Amino acid sequence: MTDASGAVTEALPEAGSKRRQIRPKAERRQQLIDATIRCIAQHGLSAVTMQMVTREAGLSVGIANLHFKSKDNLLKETLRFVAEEYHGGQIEIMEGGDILDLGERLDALLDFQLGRGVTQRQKMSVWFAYYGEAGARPVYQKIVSTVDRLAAQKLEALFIQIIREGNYRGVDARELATGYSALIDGLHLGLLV
Amino acid sequence: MTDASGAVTEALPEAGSKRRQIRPKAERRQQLIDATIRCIAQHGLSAVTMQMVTREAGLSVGIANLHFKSKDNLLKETLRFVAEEYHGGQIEIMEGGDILDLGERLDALLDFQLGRGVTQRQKMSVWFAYYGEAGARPVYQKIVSTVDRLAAQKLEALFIQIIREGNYRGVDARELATGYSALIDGLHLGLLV
DNA sequence: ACCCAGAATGAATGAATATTCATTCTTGAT
DNA sequence: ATCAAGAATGAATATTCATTCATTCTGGGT
Repeated sequence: MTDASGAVTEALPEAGSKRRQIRPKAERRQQLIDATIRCIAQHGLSAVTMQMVTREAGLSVGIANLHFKSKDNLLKETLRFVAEEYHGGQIEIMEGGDILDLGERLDALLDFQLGRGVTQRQKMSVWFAYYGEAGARPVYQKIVSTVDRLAAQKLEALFIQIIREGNYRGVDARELATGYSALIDGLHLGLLV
Repeated sequence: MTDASGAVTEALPEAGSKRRQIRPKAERRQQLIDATIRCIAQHGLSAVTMQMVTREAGLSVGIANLHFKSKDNLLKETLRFVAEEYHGGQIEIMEGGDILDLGERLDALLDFQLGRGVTQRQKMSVWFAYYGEAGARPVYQKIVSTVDRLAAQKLEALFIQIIREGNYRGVDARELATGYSALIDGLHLGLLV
């Protein structure tokens, strides 16, 4: 997560500014990833072109191949970014020491997963665009499932704690975690239509 | 729903058969839609080409533009087919008179939504591939949401019946339907990864 | 046996697009 | 001031792909 705010903004070519700017590699990479996210959300994964992305980023066409070696790679890195940001955020809430009350922690998780504005929506578009391709691209599956599995474990751990603390009976933490995740995913899907 | 079995098979070029076959328009259309479903599931929506689809169908390149006027149209019709088949199946179960017991009806619904094999999986791929593009393509949104809304209404009606029959208190049928749908969608998503 | 409407074909076309790379520009070091 | 390293540019290239259409073929009607 390079951008502390996590916001997807940028792409304001500043009217008259034609002066070539030289910036560190990491910054340009992030700039391009952000532009890619916006493009996917707006035009759909299959309509995204290099021209579109670089234009959205306010840069020249060649630059994407300079920093990412190919379009495929740019898309892959974009997915990785979104996946890590989303799941990273969840994991932080679940294992962060700053919230000790379990109920509050669950609230914070829900808030993170369902709250926030346009930015979140854009990222959800990206998320599902990749899901649509996942069946065909093992690389995508790997990125998503790796990060997914970890989050699922943390979630299960949280439910185990909750079950223990509340002394609930006959509840399987793993099933609960699976169901909870599915419900959240389904709600996200609903938000897109 | 043209194909009674709902199966997505075909595409066996029959080794030596080079003889040109003339078939009615409707049959060819279905043949191409089925091939499109398989291609999307296998290669992802963004990688699907006309060559790929017609080859999968065992036909020549020109034929897709003969029966559907464009690639866009073929994809649109494919989505329409999958959407109508899926939701049509649900609606049939929910309002069909052949099952009178409400519990059984709910079981049948679950079975329809989660059961079945590869075919179902292929169609789910298609389903989510389009979801990924829906944000950018109003046409897709319209197809999906039209058919979705109807199914949601029927589902709500089913829950209303169940709530009344069981005399359950403090349960809102609409919320229940929304949650149920989201859960099913989320589980489907999980099956893809 | 013959015909022909229209179904099917696939080579050819042209538009779109990823990628390359020779060149230009910027910045920080000397 | 000058320079070198390397960041950035965008015209040119090569490829891929949707779409067209002149031609071929099929099968039912006569």
